[in-house]
Amino acid sequence: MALLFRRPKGTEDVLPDRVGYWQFLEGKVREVASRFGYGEVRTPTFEEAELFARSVGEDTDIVSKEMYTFEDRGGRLMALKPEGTASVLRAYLEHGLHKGGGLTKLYYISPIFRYEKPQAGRYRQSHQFGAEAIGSGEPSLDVEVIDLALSIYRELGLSEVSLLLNSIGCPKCRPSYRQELLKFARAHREELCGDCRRRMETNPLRLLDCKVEGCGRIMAQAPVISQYLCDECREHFEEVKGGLRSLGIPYREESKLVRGLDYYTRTVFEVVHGGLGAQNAICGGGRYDGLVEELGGPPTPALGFAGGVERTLLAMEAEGKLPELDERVEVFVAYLDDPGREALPKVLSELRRAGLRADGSYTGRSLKSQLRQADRMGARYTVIIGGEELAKGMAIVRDMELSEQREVPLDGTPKVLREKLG
RNA sequence: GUGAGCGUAGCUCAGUUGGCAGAGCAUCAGGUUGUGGCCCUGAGGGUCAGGGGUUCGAAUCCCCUCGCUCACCCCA
Repeated sequence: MALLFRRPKGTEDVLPDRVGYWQFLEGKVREVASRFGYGEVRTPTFEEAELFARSVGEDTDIVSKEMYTFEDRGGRLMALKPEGTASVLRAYLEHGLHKGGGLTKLYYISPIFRYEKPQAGRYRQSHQFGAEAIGSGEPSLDVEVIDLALSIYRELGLSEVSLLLNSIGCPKCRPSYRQELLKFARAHREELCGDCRRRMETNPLRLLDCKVEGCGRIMAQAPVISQYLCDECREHFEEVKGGLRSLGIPYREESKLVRGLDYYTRTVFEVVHGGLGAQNAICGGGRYDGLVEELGGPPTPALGFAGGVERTLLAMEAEGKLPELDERVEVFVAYLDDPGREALPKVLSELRRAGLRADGSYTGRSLKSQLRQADRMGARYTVIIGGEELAKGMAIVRDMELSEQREVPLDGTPKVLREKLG
């Protein structure tokens, strides 16, 4: 109990009894993303801190107070990546992927780091899977990206998911909405909570999703962004919604949905899950038509999303959709005496070379305890070797389920067991 | 950063008005020659999160620290 070391706050050890759930999820992400034509990218765990300041936004919480930054030995200011998109776009530009013309579709699975106070579904190191589609402003691409995200959840067996959708306009129309919103908020300043008064200065759009009851009541009367979209943004939004409808994807238009990263334009969306507690978003994404240019590339429309691995696993657990994991060994090897003990490594190795999942006793205990161990490991068969049988070139093969056993030529056991296990 | 709840065996948890540190599960060993599960018997395993205080005596009462959990903020 008085441990010398414990894991850093907000991090998790995934032990073998659960790691299969992660592998299952990662496998589904890869399978579905590849079916949609997205290729995997793996970017560094840390980048220049400036990359995130430029993309995510200097004044966002993520950059201003949640980044793990450090100076390397060369005096460069680096940061553990707090989200995935910036790195992907940096790699996209660095390798000239934009020069091929056309659309680039990438996905990733990556750890991310944010200095937060942990709570249910929130960690300091968490993991995200995400996709970015770079190079087209077509509304149909928005639909594809949303379809991809939802397809992953569907393939994981989740059903209690809802898609929230909004458009937050573009640099042309958003400022005028912002003005109207601020005007409204100033008029009700005295009725708003302290956080909201602060938001009026920092990020007025966030006024919309304050959870304080009084604020919610007031902001329900606030101007709605859809009334202020420019013609192009309005048309884009309509086409996205039409595309979703034609795919039979239900969505809830959420005029109060804004997102915490500065780079979003037009379409923003979130996937929420009913079984999660306070942190109920399992996925967030949107269009970021100005970001590639902001990072030094040519003007390039794009969009993407990121889903939380931990939250998705929590959602699967809440719905009872975690897969059954089979970690049982197929064959256990036990020994009776010293000659048996000496022969064990070779017998075990041959079983493994024959492709069987095999394990053996290394503990130097009684046969009884070895069989107990075999039982606990779920072994379907146990090979028992002893001097008497070895002298005849034989081994005992015991069927643990039927409690039956017989002698089999030792060098034929891998073949026999392979056939039995079919 | 703010607030609340909780820290007793590997795990889940009891522990009375302050009076010898407990159970179940798990682990290990036995229950007659070289055979698992069910059952029976036994064993190991504790700085009661850590430190200080009150007291004849503290897991229990008080203070501080640390950790965990949940919520706010924010977000995946």
